[in-house]
Amino acid sequence: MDFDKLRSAGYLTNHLARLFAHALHGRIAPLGLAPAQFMTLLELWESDALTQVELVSRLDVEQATMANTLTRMERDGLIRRAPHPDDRRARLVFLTDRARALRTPAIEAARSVNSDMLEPLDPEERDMLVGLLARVVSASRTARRAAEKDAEE
Amino acid sequence: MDFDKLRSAGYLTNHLARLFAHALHGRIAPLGLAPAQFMTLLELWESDALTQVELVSRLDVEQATMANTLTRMERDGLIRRAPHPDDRRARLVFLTDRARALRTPAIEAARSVNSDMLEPLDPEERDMLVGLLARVVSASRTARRAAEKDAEE
DNA sequence: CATAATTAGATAGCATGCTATGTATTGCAT
DNA sequence: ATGCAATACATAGCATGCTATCTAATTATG
Repeated sequence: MDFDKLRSAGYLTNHLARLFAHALHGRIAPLGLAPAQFMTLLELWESDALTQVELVSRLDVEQATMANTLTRMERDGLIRRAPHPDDRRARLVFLTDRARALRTPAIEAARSVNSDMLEPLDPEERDMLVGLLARVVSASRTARRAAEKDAEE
Repeated sequence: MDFDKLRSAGYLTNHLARLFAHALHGRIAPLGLAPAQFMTLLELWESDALTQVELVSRLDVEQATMANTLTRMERDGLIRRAPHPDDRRARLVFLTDRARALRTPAIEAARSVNSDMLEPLDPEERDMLVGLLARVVSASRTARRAAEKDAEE
C-alpha cells in the first residue's frame, strides 16, 4: 500500500497553499493586513456595504469563520458594521478610509506574490495551471452544494 | 486597480486546499484521524522511529506545528515517543499498532479524495495539474531555503 | 578544557478554518 | 393573526499553521 505524496493533488495543493500564504503574509503584513483580511477586502473593494451572508457566499468560507475575521477587521480599523436598515438580524459591513487606501498596495503585493511563485513556469503553463485549478474548484463547489441539498431531505 | 480572484493562483490554491481538506476530513474522521495526522503518518509508515526534526524537514511545516501535531497524535494513541539513544535532546517517534492498522484504509480514503476531486479533468489534465503543482512547490521550497540562507549572514 | 554557538524540543500567543449550538428576527402557511 | 421554519449572526471549542521565545543538550572553537 503505497502513496506518493509528491504525486498527490491534495497533498501538493495543501503544501502550495501554505507556501502562498507565507509569501502573501510577508508582503501584506507591513500594510497591517492578514491574508484572510485581504481576501475579504477584495470583495468589499468591489462592492461595499455587504452583509456577512453575502461575504460568506462570495468567499466560500463558513459563516463562523467570516464572523471571526470581521471581528478582527473591525478591531484593526478596516471595517465598521452598522445595522441593516430592513432586517434587524443583519449588519452591513462598510470599509473604512484606511481599508480603501490599502487597495492599490495590497493588490500590488498579491500580484507580485503570484508572479514570483509562478516564475518557474512558462506563461502558457501558468495559464494552464490557473485554468485547471479554476475548473476543479468550480466543479467541487458545485458538487458540494448538490450534496448538501441532498442531505436536507 | 483590479484583481480577478478567479484567475489568481494563490487565491485558487487556497480555496482548493480548503476543499481538499474538507473532503479528506470527511473520509478519515471515521478512522479517528485528522488531516495533519494523516500527513504525518504517511512519513512514519515509510520509516518508523523518526525524530521531530526529521518529520519537520520531510513535511515542510514549522517545528512548533509538528510538536503540537505529535502531542495530539500521542493523545489519540497513534504514536509513542521515546528518548533518543544517542542524543538526550531528541525523542524518537514510534507508531502504535493502531496507527499501523490504519495505513491501508487511510491511504484508500486519500486516494479516493484525489480521484473524486480530479474527476472533472481528463487523465492527461490530471497529470498536467499534478506536474505543475509539483514544480511550483519544489521551486518555491528551494527559493525559500536560499532566502533563509541569505538572511543568516 | 571552557565557553560560545548551534541544535532539539516545548510553550505561549495569534490567525484561519471548521462544526455545533444558541439567540433574535423574519417569513410562510395555516 | 399565530405559530413554526428558516435566516442572520454570535459564540464555544477544536485543529492547523505561524512566529517568537525558552530550556536543555550537544558541538565547535578558542
